[in-house]
Amino acid sequence: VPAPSRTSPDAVMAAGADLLEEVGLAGLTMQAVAARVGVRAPSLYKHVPGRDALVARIADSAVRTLGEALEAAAPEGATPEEALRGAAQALRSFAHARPAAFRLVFTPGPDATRASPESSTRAVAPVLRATRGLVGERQSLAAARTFTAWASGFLSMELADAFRMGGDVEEDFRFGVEALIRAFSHGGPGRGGWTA
Amino acid sequence: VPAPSRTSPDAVMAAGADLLEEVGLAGLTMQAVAARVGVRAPSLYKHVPGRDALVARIADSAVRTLGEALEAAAPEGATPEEALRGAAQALRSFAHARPAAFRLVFTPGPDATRASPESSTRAVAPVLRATRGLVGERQSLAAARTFTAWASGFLSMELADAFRMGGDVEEDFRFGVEALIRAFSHGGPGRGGWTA
DNA sequence: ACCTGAACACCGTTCAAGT
DNA sequence: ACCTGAACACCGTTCAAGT
Repeated sequence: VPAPSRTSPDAVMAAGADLLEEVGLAGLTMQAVAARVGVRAPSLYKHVPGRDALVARIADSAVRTLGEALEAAAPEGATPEEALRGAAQALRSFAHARPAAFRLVFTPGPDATRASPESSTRAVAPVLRATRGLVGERQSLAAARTFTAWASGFLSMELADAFRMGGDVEEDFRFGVEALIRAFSHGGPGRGGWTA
Repeated sequence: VPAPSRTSPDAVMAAGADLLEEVGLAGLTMQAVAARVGVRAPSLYKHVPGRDALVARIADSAVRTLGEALEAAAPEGATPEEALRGAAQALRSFAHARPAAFRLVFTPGPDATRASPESSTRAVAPVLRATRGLVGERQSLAAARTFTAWASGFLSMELADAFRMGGDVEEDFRFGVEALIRAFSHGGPGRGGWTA
């Protein structure tokens, strides 16, 4: 006599994503997820391979959502400067809206809990397009890495409440974007910035 | 009949710091630390308040060590440009030498496991001094945050093996330092860069 | 004064037994 | 075909009992 499913892989993932923000990664236990979808912990293994895989799926879904936000905020038609400002703002909005998911994406744990490289690569495409417009093909990857590193570092520190010396954090974030745009626009000759 | 100590708070911390690099934060269990210092786990509580406090002490010690390295690499007498290059290199060396400690410092977990704000503030003083020399007092904090965010983001990503699109990671790190130095030197008028 | 085994409240995961 | 309780191997932490 087959027993009908009382839940599903998608419902388990959705419950996990909600719990992640509500109680943090450490509180995302199989028992808590199970309680939320209305079964006992062992039943989850019929829908998901295990906790690490569940975390990885949540991370992957978050990266894809973030990628869509970046694409919308830094669209093909925008100037490179506007694209970088938009991308920075989209990253900050995501970090504030879903801080735990942001941490999962940008300060990942063990490999088994990470978003897929494909999803991650795809998500940063709009940034790469913008830096290509500013510094040229040859330096576009280096510039994209500089931008992504700055944004992820800044927002990780902001979420961790690591800015404890006063000042205006939002203004300092904008200072950072403008500094990078300036640097990419004034790329030194000899490095290929103007002449490549 | 008093029993003589078979270990000490310092020995416990040293064993914990070694274990952290060898087996990672998740492997840093009270039982593993106890085995290394030659007692059973419950005895550790005579020397350390608990696991979180032990992790916090390791993090604090790492921040202080890093602060000394920054002071040596970006000394008072150096030009701001050389100080920022030196600070960046010191951060990268530390990240490579003690990756787990670096992660502990720059992507901390719960508050109870963190380095003290005093130690953290003190560690970044050389960076603040360098940015002050480049952008002036008023923007020195914003510039220091931009630099620190970039470095911590870049190195966290490098340690997490998040740069999977090829390219030369070391060269891209140097690209980042030079870009920031350029941006800080060419601060736009009206923002106080040249005229403040 | 420190060390110990036993115990408690948790984890993730496996598995035989139910329906 | 899915759900369940029981069990296993782990955690951190507490505590009475040893020396």
